[in-house]
Amino acid sequence: MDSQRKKYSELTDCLCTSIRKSARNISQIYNEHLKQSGEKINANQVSILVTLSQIENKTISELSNQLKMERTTLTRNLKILDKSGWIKTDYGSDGRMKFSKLSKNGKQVLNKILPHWKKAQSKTKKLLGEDLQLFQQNLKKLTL
Amino acid sequence: MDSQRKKYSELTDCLCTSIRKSARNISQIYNEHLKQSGEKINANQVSILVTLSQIENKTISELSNQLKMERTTLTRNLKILDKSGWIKTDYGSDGRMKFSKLSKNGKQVLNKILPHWKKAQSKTKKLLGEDLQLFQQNLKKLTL
DNA sequence: TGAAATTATGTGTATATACACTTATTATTA
DNA sequence: TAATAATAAGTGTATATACACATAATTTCA
Repeated sequence: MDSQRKKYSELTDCLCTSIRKSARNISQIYNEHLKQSGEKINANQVSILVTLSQIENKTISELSNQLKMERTTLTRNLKILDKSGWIKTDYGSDGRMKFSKLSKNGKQVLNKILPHWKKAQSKTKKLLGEDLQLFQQNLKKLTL
Repeated sequence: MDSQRKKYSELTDCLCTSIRKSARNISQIYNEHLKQSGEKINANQVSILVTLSQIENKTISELSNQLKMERTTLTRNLKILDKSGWIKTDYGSDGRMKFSKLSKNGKQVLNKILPHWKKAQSKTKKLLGEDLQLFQQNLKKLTL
């Protein structure tokens, strides 16, 4: 039985577990602050809107690559953003493709949540202290 | 319009976005390897089983604190683990409390997935290189 | 040019997540 | 001790996630 416990002890140091745990915790911090804006929006939705604000007219596939989010997950997330009126969809000459972009309301909501996002970001940075830069670099390594 | 873009540029450097992105990506790596075990189990479920293996007879609330997972989320995750036969539930003298622990099948499945988990863990460690230790410490800072 | 391959996206299903609210049990205290 | 507070867990609802499979449009090439 002790050998059993020895085996499991390896599993207790799981990077996936740690990262998921952090993601849950940090998401809650951001969401609490976003709630203060009065807008019914969460951190994940902000991520997608911001990505759309960078380069307009992305296809869903391009967007899903950039966000490292499964395409079909993104499809469903975009549907909710569309329902909220924060994005618009265009169709190009290739009938298979759909292009999403920020709507006027989408831009407005980003402006509105900005100060609350800043507080969450600042709070998170404080947790990391001087290791911030290196931590961000390491996160990037995990999404290649 | 340029001032608009300037505002959004702050949002592009979001820690929450980066962490969630990494969590998605790393989860997929682990899940792909776990799939090779032939067991229908994922990284999140392994996390919970491992946590249960450490200290038996945890209440749901205690477990949810340790995992930084919303209690009601955990309730639903435990239900699935129970359905799969990997955990058992006990009831104490206090009728409000429920205690979960690993079942024999749960221990077996951890043994079975161990080599595949090791491959995923090793692959992830390689991505981080020499920054591994510091990265793990920083993740811990984000779950206090 | 028309069949087959490729590409882009959507749907069915299952699990993960969390907030608001509810239920059930125990503890407190007037 | 009976009313009230506190505690532990569950449910309703909505969003997030991803795999397997399906659909629709375009491209390729025989």
